[in-house]
Amino acid sequence: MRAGRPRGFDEGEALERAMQLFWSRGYENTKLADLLSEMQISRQSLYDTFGNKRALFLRTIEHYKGTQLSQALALLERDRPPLENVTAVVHFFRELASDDRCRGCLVANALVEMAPRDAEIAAVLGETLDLLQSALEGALSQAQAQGALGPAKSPRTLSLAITNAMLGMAVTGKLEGRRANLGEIYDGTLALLA
Amino acid sequence: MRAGRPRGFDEGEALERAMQLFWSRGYENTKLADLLSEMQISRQSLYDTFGNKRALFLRTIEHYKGTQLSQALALLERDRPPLENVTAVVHFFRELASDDRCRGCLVANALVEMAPRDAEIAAVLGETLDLLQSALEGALSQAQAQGALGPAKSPRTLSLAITNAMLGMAVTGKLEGRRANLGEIYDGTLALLA
DNA sequence: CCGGTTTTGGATCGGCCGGTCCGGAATTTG
DNA sequence: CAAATTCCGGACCGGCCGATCCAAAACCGG
Repeated sequence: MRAGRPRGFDEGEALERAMQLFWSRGYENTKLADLLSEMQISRQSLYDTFGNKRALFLRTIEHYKGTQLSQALALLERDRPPLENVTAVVHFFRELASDDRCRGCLVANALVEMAPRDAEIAAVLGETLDLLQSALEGALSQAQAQGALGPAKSPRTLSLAITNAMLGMAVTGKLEGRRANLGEIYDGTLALLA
Repeated sequence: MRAGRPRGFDEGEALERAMQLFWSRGYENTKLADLLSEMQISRQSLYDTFGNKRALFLRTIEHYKGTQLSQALALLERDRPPLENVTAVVHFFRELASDDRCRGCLVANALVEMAPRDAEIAAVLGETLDLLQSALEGALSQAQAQGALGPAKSPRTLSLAITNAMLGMAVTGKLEGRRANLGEIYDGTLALLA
């Protein structure tokens, strides 16, 4: 027998709003009261639906993978020269890092804040990063097979260096004053592909 | 008339201990009680000597500049080929990022945690980063003048990309599993100088 | 040895935060 | 309409945290 008042909010939308908040303020600095007002749900609903703050954050990371990361990976699937797709991904993260609100990248933020003291979250973040890096590596291998990338280059090493640089951009973008340099950093990093 | 009981601790040593703690745990996650037991001073002494937690953290950043950053800058002053000195700096930060305790780089950590919501600290961190980057740029210009760096390269762009990559390494090192890749990331990034 | 000064450790405070509990309102099913 | 189920808002709690206050001990200069 199913009954009861139906949910007054959309779970996905609430998650999206939670993500925006965690993304711009970090985990500890996002208070429960902030979440409630931003998600526009009651305290009880939050606990009923998501468990607790940490569990909500884990869901948030998954949501981030399903939105932001998916967008990046989709760029690699386009029917274009693979090298062009790779630069598009780097460009995508450069745009994230250029955000006026200094949000950077949720994964990078969480890595710094939580990885050293929360093994489970660290593992999830690691998987997320692996997804991105191995996708890049695949595209680079493809480029090499097509002759667009020098045979002496290592797709794996390159993908690692580029992923690393994207994390760096997320940090660099935290500084208002340095954000203007992201264009040069972007160019400088992509010189690796030449 | 000077009088009074002399200080029972060394200020510099206390700062060093505070730095180690902030470095490995971040700002918010380092509780006052932790600081007191690690610094081995009384609560009152801390407030008398440093003002408050935030002021202590600012002093900690200065201490970091005076120790870690100084070490890095000293590498650039050695009487060796400038390009070799640059790689030594990158190697230095690679070692920091390889730390088992996931400490990474204090500046990178603080940038992520505090820059978006503390303009003063952000400014100090920005200056610190500028110091490093401009020193690298100087060494690269020198290398170029000596013909060790291709004339088509831009020392400024390169120094920005390398500084960015070093911040990235500090983040990458947060993941136990990815730390093993730091060697490849190191090689991959230095390929920019070839 | 003594007056003045500083350090020290403990007690305490006000505030905030994550999480729980409860009673009433809303809505579906039968 | 009645029963069952779920949602909602608010009150509340235990715990922690940064900061302040206070009295007693330690120390220096004269």
